[in-house]
Amino acid sequence: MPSVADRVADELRLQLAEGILLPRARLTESTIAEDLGVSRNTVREAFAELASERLVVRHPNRGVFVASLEPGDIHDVYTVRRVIEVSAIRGGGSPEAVAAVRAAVEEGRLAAAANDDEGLGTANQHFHKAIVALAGSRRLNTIMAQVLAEMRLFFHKATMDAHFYSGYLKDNEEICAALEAGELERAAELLLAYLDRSEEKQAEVHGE
Amino acid sequence: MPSVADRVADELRLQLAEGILLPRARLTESTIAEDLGVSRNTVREAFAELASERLVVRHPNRGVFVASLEPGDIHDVYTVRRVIEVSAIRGGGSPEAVAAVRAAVEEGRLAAAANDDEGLGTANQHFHKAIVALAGSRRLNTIMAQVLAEMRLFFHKATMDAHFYSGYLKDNEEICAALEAGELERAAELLLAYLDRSEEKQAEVHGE
DNA sequence: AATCGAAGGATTGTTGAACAATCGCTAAAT
DNA sequence: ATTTAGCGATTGTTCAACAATCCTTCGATT
Repeated sequence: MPSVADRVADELRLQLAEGILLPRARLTESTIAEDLGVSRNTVREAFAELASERLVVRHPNRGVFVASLEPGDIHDVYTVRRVIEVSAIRGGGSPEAVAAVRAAVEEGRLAAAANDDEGLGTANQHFHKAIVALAGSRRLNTIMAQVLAEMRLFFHKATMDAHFYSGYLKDNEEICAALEAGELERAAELLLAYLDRSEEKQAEVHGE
Repeated sequence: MPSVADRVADELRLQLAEGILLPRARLTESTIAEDLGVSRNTVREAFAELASERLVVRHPNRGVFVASLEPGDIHDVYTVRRVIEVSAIRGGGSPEAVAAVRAAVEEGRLAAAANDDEGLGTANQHFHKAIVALAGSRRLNTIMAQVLAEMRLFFHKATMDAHFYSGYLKDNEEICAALEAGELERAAELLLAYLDRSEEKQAEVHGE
């Protein structure tokens, strides 16, 4: 049912998330068209989709490249996250939405017990996705989804360090507890502190 | 220097903003290609661009239509605005950014003096764009730009009523003054109240 | 008469090939 | 060593064709 262009975009998104395609890598239309057995024109449409999600950058007449976040971009991304996530948590949200946050915390706990670093990362993303979902806005959800997708792009370096996520589980648990207890202001403060620390870590890893 | 697809997208964006293309109108690839003297394929790429901005909706195998906001969308858009604008103003911002807000207020005052309803509307958009710019985030700016573009789509109905904007000038002036005085919390409250009232008005106009 | 279903027409989705425009690189010339 | 000229590869765009899908109309059935 999904169009071919969509499936091509999905495949590329997957390869981006898996780290098969690394930042700054060049994507040549003809080779991808051949590899996936589709027309060059279709690849083009897929590129347009990915470009609109900032996963890929178009350099006119030069080609498209896997996006790479520079120091300024890291701060920018975290600014967006602070604005959206903190506002969302301040709003409280429906019981089901809060339950989704709790579920993400549990998912993380399970992944940690299984020593599944990969799962730990996605659980964390689910957690922050659930935080934004508190606001109950379709548009905010898609914005957040895009930001998270953008972040996955340069998380691979960081993921190498298994200790990168160390401690964030406790943070999430604490934030979730405050949220459930209705201590929204406290939850917001904790979340903000977490984001600041996370940005700092990212800046270190990507620092030069 | 801009690509043909970009120029087609620009032209369509213009026609959307001008109200030449009304919500729910159908955009047929072949006619647009003919009208603008470009290939159908190029029109397709332009469509992809507009669809990513939510100005246009793709119904698979049925065509693309000018987006039309439904009651739920109106609330959703204002939720995004509340989250982003209020957060931005709470952050304060650089003196130049504050000056830009003031400039937008003046722009509105001039338009009002000239009885220029059209100008009044764009001045208001500049005002809110400047508010978001306080946060100094490229991503937040583009998000806000898209939201405003989305709103222009269904503002045409409202613009008929010249009194629709009545009073908002004073609001902006007051918000700006509070911002300049460093009374950020008060500015945020005023802005929030304005957005709530604005949403209510929109819901009335589009209500059924 | 109302409902259902089968052509028919129109539009989108996708392909393939072609060509111009543009860029990066290499090699020649000063 | 610097500049220039040209070459090769890739993108940007067009065109033409065909398959897939949808909407409508028309007719058949009950």
